[in-house]
Amino acid sequence: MTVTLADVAARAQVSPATVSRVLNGNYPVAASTRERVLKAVDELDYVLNGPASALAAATSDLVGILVNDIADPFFGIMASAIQSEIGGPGGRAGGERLAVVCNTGGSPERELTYLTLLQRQRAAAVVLTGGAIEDAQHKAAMDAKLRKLADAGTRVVLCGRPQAPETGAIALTFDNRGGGQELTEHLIRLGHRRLGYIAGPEERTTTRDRLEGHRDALAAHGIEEDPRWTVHGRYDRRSGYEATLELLRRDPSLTAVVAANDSVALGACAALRESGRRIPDDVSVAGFDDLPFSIDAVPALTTVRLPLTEAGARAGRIAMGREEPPPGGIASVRGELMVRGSTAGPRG
Amino acid sequence: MTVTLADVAARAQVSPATVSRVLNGNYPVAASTRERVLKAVDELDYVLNGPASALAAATSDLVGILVNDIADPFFGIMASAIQSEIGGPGGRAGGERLAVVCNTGGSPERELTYLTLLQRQRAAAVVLTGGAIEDAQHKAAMDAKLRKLADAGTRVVLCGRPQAPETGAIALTFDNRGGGQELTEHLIRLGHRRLGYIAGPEERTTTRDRLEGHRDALAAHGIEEDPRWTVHGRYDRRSGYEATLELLRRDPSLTAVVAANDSVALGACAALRESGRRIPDDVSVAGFDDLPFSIDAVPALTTVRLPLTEAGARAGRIAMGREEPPPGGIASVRGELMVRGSTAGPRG
DNA sequence: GTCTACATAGAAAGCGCTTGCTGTCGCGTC
DNA sequence: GACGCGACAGCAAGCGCTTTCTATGTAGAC
Repeated sequence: MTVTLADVAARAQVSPATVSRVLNGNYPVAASTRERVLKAVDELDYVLNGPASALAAATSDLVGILVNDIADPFFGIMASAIQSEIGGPGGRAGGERLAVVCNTGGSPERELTYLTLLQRQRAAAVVLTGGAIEDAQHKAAMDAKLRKLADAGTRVVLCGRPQAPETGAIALTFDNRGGGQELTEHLIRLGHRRLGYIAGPEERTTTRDRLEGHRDALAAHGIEEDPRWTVHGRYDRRSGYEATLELLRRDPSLTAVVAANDSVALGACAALRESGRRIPDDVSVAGFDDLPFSIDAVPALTTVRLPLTEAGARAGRIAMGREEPPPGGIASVRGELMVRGSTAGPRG
Repeated sequence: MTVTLADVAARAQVSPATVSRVLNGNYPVAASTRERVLKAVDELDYVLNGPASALAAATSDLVGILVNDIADPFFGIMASAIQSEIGGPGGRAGGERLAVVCNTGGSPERELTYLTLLQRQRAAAVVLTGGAIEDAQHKAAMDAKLRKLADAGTRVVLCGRPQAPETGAIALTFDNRGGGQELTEHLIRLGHRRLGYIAGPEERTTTRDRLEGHRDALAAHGIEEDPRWTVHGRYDRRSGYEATLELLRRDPSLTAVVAANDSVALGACAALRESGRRIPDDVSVAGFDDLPFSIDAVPALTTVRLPLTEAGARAGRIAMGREEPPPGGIASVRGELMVRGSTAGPRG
């Protein structure tokens, strides 16, 4: 029914071993033989059996990419960059590797389960993107899993996630704290003193780091923070919209709203506009990430640009062993403040 | 070194066969035995060898999802919906399947290569999203490949792609033509007579269908189309920006611009604003897809809403055999016109 | 008390491929 | 002219699992 290596061998009048060698190209095979084999492969329309070959060779060409939400361009952009480097068809690298993009939805259990699934497939490498969950128990479980993967020969790279020491993973972390600080600093310098902050979900490193950066800036300028000025939500537009209404209810005199990311900022803009406030005349708004749509907001969003494509590409190369890991196994990637139209001095 | 089934069997004092049966749960095993095995699995921290199991069982739990551009939410949303239904961890379906998201970048070769890779992995199912390339030769190659996949037992589902008869694939197509017509119809009814159209890349079914819908509407209203009014570009913001400048150069008197999709429309808005035109007072703008950010454009974008999540979910279920395929193996999914602030009658 | 039937466990034969080792040539070397 | 060696090709032993078929024990059935 399905054609196997042996069929090809028979047709080409060689042994299966030879066919395998031709296909893998890591053993001297006479040109004439090779051609005969290739011809047979073509005629029979032979397709290698991946599982069988993975079993025999004890290696696989699957690479796992874990993302929180594939529908979010933040992750989509990174996934795309990673994939372009791991050597799938058309990728820069040779070989033909399959990227397995796993959508965890931010759920700890799924994260773990996907890792097990990848371990089961004997993945060649795994790249984990985005912030981590801060629950101690989950973190321990994750670290143990990562350690095991690394021990089994799977290269593990973290992209935009804090280092997990002792796990053997390489980490490319984003300087969320520094970026957050710079952003709020910018607002303070413009003259803002009452700043609302829409944070992401609690218990996530990204959320905490950005929030801490924000508070660093406030503290550095001797601004005492009102607890009412911080609201937690999800990393999406809807959440930004609702959180802003809440913020406005709590303190209608806010002159600036800093959002956990650009999507949240967009929601904030919508809420502010609906409440009759002009941006940035009445209230300034700032985002984070600088996703492609941010520049199209009206006014264009002031935000912190994270080099997602570059970081993803680098993570991909490291995962493939095509780039030296950073010294100490960790590198911090900085963001860049992009000042645009959505921020201005208060009472314009 | 690595723990195998046999190790678990030895530890649990049973045969490998029994361990396998416990793990697969499709054969009667006494409760006490099962527990003993499970305990051994746990103690040894055993992880099944995916390739070995796929080889022996001649099945795999991989599901391929082909997308043009994973960084584009259009595809991200569909991929996410598909994945939530194919039964990965946390998905609605049982079992633990791994979704392999393949980024073709719109390249015919990559599309084909990925399909081969998936075939090699003996994927359980494959879902192809987005429009197809219209090149006859490529289409023939694709159809042959799909046919082969289907014959090998891989379920093939097309989501947002025209049917490929004779390939055994189930198709959920978007009614791009109808949506395009409705959209332009709306503009015409508002009084527009000089409409620019920014089409997607040529040779793609999505591009052609939407454009044809546009022309259907023009024809239905006896509006003769000026060839200068159509520009082709990519499906991204940048392209929309440039195409709009070109359109304006060709005919500064246009009163409406219809874009191939929302991203393109956003670029168009930016270009129009920069040229000093107000939206919709001077020029109306319309998009397609209704991606999440469209409602946040200022003014909010008039567009055609495509039920990406619903369609993706349905495609996922069909791919998993959990939903009856539509009669004839094909169903057309309609879009819904969303009239918002970016369109109004010409000359305010 | 023997017989049939069912529930459960094991033996063993692969699944299709890779690869270490073992030939077998043909040619250059002394 | 015998020998050594390099270049190829083949043999065969797995890789770790699934599954058919068979064996065993036990419980009803008569």
